[in-house]
Amino acid sequence: MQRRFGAGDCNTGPISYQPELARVPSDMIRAALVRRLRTSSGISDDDVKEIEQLPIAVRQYPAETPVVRDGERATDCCLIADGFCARSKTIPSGKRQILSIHIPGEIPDLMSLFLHVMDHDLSTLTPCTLGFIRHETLRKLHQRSPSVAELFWRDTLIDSAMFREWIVNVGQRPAPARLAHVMIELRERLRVIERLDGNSFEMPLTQEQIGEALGITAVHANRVIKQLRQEGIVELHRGRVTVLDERKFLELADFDGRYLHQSPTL
DNA sequence: TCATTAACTGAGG
DNA sequence: CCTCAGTTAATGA
Repeated sequence: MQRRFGAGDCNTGPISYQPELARVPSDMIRAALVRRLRTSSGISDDDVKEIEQLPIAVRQYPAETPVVRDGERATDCCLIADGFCARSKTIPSGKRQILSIHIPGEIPDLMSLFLHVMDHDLSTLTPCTLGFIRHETLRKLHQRSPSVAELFWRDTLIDSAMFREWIVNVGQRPAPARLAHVMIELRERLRVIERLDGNSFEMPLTQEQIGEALGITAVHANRVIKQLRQEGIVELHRGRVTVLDERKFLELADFDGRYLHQSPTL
């Protein structure tokens, strides 16, 4: 079993990766965040201005690199500009459970603003461009703008709704349905940030990572992917999902997107 | 390194 | 007896 970073490794593990500063303009990075908030909550022009003025430090990370680790005290929240991240926990045997997958425009560790010591790992799945916003900055923004605070509050509640669905998925669905469900959830979230391409979308995870998300081995993940392809439901090739039969796909996944709360409640 | 597949094994319905 | 899934190992991209 390959050892990964984890809570026990804070002082004994390899030296953390030192991220490079990126030259990517941080304006672009805010766009996906604003689009997401607009979709889930609606957002006023004033709030958009607040977000556009947030100071953000942008850095590049390679794939499979820790951003904040279990047990660490976070001082910043991390906004994904590009690439995919995951939150996970690793047990002493070295096995890792992926708890959620995160896409550009999301702030996976927003809760660290109030829960200071991390109770899980946040790491990159693919090479990522990440923007860091100081806790202090966000706290001041919360005080200045209750409506932005409300947006983030709601975002965090949707996050926990996604965890509930994830538990049902891993705990109760057969493996092919688990994979289909994760795929459709990902698709619906990518839709919001305008990253769908016809009947295909990105899912740039290795089969090892897919296994860790679904609670199965990489070999079994491969079998399940093959099965869905042979049944003419979906194809997963080079990090891209192509839907072959939408009706079968939805039926298999047992997907009901209500938990994503993508229409603003007024 | 990652993906693919076969062969074998055992649990459980 | 059948399906699902873990293990091991070989091989290909």
